[in-house]
Amino acid sequence: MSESELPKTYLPSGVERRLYQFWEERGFFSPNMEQGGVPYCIMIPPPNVTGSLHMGHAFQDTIMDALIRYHRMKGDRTLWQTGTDHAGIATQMVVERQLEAEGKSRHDLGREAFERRVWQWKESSGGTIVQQLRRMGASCDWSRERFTMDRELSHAVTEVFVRLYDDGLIYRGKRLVNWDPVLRTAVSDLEVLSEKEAGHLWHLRYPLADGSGHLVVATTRPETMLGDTAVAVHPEDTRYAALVGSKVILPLANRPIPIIADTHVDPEFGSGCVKITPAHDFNDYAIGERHHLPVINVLTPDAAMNANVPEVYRGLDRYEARRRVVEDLEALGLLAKVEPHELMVPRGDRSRAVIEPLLTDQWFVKAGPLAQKAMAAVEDGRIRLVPAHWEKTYFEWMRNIQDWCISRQIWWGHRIPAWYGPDGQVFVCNCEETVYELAAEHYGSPVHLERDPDVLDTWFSSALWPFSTLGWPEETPELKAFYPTQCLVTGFDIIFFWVARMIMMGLEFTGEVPFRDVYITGLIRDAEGNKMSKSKGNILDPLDLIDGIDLESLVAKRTRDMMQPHLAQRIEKATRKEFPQGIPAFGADALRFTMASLATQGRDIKFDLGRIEGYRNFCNKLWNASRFVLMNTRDHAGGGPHDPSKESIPDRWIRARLRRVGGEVTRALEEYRFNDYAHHIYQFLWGVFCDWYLEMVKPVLYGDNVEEGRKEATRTTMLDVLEQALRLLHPLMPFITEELWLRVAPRAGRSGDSIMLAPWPGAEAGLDAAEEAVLQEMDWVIALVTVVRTLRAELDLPPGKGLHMVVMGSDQSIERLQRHERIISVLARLEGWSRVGEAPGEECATGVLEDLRIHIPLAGLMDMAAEALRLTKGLEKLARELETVEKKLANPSFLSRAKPEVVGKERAKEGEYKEKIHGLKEALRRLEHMRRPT
RNA sequence: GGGCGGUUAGCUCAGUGGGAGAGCACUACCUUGACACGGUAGGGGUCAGAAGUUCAACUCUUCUACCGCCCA
Repeated sequence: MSESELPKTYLPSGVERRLYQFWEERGFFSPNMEQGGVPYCIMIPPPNVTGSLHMGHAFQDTIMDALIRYHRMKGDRTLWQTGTDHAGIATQMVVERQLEAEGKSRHDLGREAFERRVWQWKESSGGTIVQQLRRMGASCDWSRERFTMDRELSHAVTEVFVRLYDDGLIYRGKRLVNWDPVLRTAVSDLEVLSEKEAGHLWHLRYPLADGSGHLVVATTRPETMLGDTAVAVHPEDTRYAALVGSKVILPLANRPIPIIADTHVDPEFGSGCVKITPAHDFNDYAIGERHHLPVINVLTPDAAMNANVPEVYRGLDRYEARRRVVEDLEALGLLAKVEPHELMVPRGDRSRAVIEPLLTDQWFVKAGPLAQKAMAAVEDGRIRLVPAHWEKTYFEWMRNIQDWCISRQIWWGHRIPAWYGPDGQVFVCNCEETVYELAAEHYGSPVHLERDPDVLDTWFSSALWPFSTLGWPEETPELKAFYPTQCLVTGFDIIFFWVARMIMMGLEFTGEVPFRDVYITGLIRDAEGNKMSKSKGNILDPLDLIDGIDLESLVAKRTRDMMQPHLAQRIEKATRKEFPQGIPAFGADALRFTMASLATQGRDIKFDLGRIEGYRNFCNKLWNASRFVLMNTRDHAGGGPHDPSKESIPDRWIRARLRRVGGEVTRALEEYRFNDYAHHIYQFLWGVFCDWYLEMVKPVLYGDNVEEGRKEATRTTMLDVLEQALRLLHPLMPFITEELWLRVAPRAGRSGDSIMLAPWPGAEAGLDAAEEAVLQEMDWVIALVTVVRTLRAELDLPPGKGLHMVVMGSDQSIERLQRHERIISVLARLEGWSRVGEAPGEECATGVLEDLRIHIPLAGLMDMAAEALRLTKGLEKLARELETVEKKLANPSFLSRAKPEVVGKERAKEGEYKEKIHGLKEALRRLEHMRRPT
């Protein structure tokens, strides 16, 4: 390959798939188990097998891959464990929808056939997200890909269930649980999202049993009154004190129910009387338990009225029943009033159905004892959350943890390993054959057992992911090598769902924490700060950012399959307005770099398209810088003898800057400061390497009377620095760096199949004194060039016109100037320069750099007024700064109490300002002098 | 009601007890032999408000205002 093949513009589409395939085929993603190295392992948060890549994944995957690639280059034995989870409810819904389209239900198929059907679906369509992950450049070890329903992982799930059951940490019981009446399954409290919705507050009259009047109760759910078993008031509420202990007649049901007193009642809310429905409200359930109230369930599993209500209401859906109940109460004169009321409505996070508290038999994990240990692990620092403030959230939740309902009434998932004997006796066992033996032993003869039909919450298996994927309960070499893992990268939204539970399970079953560090990311939002969602139509697909998408396709995509079609029009309009040209292809590297640069400590992230565009431009800049280097090293043998003594100061300078940025970047990565990482390498490549070094190189390479040895040293330096900088950038921009490195590395004398296996060049040690001196020297050169450029620009001098510079200053400064004469002349576009003993009498523009007075004679060219204004403005600013510094130095307590180095710094500043002010004043005086005589 | 976080340039956001930063946007000039997805120079901020600690506060403490998230 030669640089002539490099197009003028970087085109990611021509590079990414090819390189990824190359890496994957060559097996670069797998850890070398033979080789040593410190183990480094990250467990991917297994995405839903039904899912597709969203911005949150793209964000987290970028960070994980950056860490993984960094550690792999560092020589660690690195594993990024990947896979997907079986997403019980979501997957079952997908397949059921397919069946529905065929006019069938899962019950028509039967359980076994349905499960087979799900597996078929998984084989054919379940791979979307893992393919998309590859497009991101994720270097996970696909040869170890796992699925939570795999045989080995299922074995771990059963094993854990049985052990927890044997230890009394899993129990079965009839409890009020969150019930999804559409999916007809229990869900855990985490899977219920309560949102404010507009509703009503109905005030109902309940007649007193003695006929002396009535109580008014306020409710947002009148239909549940049929299951009321008490009316409650606050014990200190004087209005009702006399009535406590007597009864009301529950209307419509015509049952007498007691009036009780409970401190839980808010006397301020409504009338201060509340109806108590223990079977259909979590608070009421608790009150009912305290007062030993009967529990009357009035709902069927699909939220219609059941046989416990008067005949007229039976079979009615809950909302129809609500209408009828209200109507009937009104007819009886028992509806006091109805008012609009905003209430929190609990909805299932999958089905969006309104959740009902429902009394059912379920399996639970006793969370308390597990939580204790899990809290301790964070308290004593065995696990570190980054940013640390999330620890508070973690502790808060752990302290108030509820038992975890793990049984689900669906078919797709890990079947609960429990069997029931003829008398209902439970047998829990990890082996079906053994359980029959156990039962036979228990009953004295073989019996028929009925297996529990329920499956486990998907999060139950996810909680085991860090060790089940490594082969647990077998003591595999992988488990030994990689557990505990080093880092977990995940969003704060699943700290409770997943992180906390992994910690609990990990500690319980391995005795060790599952990971050391947890890097917690914010949530990606759209440019306005809104959550991205299908119904808002503001979703950005990471793949569209990589590949680009035209407007029509984007509109079509965003308005397809709308749950609420009326939103489609608004979405279309907004999309056309925001992306009139569609979205251009930015490439995976630009997307990744954007993600890293947005990865700051904490809170939400607004995704700004301008940002990714800027980093696409950065790719192009890097591409062209590399083209330049390659074009100018065509005949460079590579790896030949390099003579450092021939290196110029700029050569030594750029090497020192490279070493410094290597240290900065390494530190940033070690501290999970990805935005700093991105910023430092960007600044180095663009702001230092391209803007200054490559410009300084030109006079050397193109100069006719430059010794060949010097040219060669510069070429070598250029290649070396670029080659190493590519490596520093590689964890964030794997594709472009590989594409360039494969061309650059051989010329830099570095062999290797891939940049991803090349060593990490992060500096171990700080810079030495010689390097610091070079840095200082070049800072001065850059400052001098900038002074001249500024003069040129501010005085509106033709940019192409070569200038003559007249300087006045110490021998030291003049020597410096001489040393860098060629570079300064080229970069500042000077025709020549001369030293004078005193300020020239002619018209001059003047700048000051330390002791150096820089004059640009401008006979007849200069706008004197403009120059005077420029000088005055500069003076004013300096005077203000000098004033603050002098104030400080005049303060005795500052001198005595501030650290000596701070005082020293202030003194230096004072001198510097004074010098500059002196120079500018002088220039201004001469200018005035010149203007006057004319 | 309880908990957590935020308020810095037009926008999006870094930042630190000691001279206010970046990207984008903006202004002027520039097709200089890597790059117009470019170059050079520049404008722009009482760091939400108040009080306190300190020689020194954008940074630490307290309070206030506004915004957001989680839990009940």
